[in-house]
Amino acid sequence: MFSQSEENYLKAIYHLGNQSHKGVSTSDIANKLETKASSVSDMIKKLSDKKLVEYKKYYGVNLTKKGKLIAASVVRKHRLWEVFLVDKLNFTWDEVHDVAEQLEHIKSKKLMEELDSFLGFPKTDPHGDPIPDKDGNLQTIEKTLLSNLKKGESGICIGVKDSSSDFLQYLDKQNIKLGDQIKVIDKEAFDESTHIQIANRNMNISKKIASNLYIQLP
Amino acid sequence: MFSQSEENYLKAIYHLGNQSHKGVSTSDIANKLETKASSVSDMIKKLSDKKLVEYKKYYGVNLTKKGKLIAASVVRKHRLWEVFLVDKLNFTWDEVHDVAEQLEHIKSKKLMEELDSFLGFPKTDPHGDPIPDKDGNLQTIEKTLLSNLKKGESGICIGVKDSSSDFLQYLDKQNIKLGDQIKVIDKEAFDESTHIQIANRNMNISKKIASNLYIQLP
DNA sequence: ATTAAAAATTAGACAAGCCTAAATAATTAT
DNA sequence: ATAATTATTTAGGCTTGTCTAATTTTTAAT
Repeated sequence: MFSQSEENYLKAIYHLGNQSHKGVSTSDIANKLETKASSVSDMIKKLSDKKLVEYKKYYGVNLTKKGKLIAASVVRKHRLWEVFLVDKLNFTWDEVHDVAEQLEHIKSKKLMEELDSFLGFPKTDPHGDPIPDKDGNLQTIEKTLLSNLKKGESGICIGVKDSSSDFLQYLDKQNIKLGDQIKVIDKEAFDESTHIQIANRNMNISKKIASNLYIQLP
Repeated sequence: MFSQSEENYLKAIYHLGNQSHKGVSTSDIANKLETKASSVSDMIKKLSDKKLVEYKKYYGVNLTKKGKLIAASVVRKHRLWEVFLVDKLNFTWDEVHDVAEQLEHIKSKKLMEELDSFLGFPKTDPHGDPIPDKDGNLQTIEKTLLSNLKKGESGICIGVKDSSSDFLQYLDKQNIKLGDQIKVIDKEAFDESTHIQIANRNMNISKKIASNLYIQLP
């Protein structure tokens, strides 16, 4: 069994590791977990002793197979709980994160199996992020950022990159939802804003917004 | 905010305090939490500093109003989660305890309000124990142990005193359920066993079983 | 009433997880 | 290629929550 702290480190490395293919750096982990580099060094040594990460001093870490499985299981729990909170308990998608951060550490195999079934075996969480299966495998959906679409291209909004409360609340205010059909009408060179048609409405969104919305191409 | 450890101590004192009306002894707490008396002494000092318990050296502890409210809130969470596990996730009543011990420490006001509503505002947990309300008040149901009933008396089985897995599984095997109507047909002086009629079946149960079943008199 | 036994507390130590400050290695700039 | 900067690790310390062993207080027994 692993401590909450160990699980949080594994999860951070898991998330950071998916970006690049090198080892994850101490400072990136420290930054993500809002802790100090020295604490990260300590913990990495511990995880390395437990064969959860491969570690070469000064060269960053990578998860071992075992470490990756544990990390994926924590992510799976996090995302399943998010679905539960939104689908069953009337949470909005900007309210779920902190509670899911706690719930993801609950240890019970049966609990997660039953919850998965109770929720109808969802494949994505409320932000469109995929839910790893029991073996830690992630279904990879082809997607791109809205900011990468060219004039005239269209697709379906399937996820958010940034899931900060502010961004999610902005989307709610603009009534932009996952599943909406989006078409790029025009792109403004001057301020890099984008004119889009979304669910039959027209609107103009900033570069920053477009850089945080994932689109599935047809 | 309080640590899991602090919450566990408060809960233990809460449960033990309901038995007697004196202060709860250090050794009872140590026994309940499977820890050492010295650890209890340490923690009690800490809880006393935080005004969660009243403490006079060598004379045991009592919860303050504030401590009692926190303890009741933990018990409330524990029991609501038990209902969730049984009603929604197909757990049996002997499987819920360990998971609820973890879930009871999740901190989110909204979560518990929504869960309560989702479950239909239950008043008791799967073992028949009352669920404290948000203000920490317990509804007191008049009940007595089956072992206290005299020949000819009857009532409804509404709870268990001991909720160990072994006992609960015994009840399942004998098909004794909460809500069943029970009548004492006869009591055997020799081995203190009891002949009962339960849900129209007749059976003989030992003193030990009768001492762990709560009955609501008509 | 004194003594023996039991219960509670204190003292001191330890592991986990964090921190600051200092030292060392790697990277970047000149 | 060397110096300056940045990143990482190490050293040492702190807090929480635990423990064992020693001491003190209370309770029970004679």
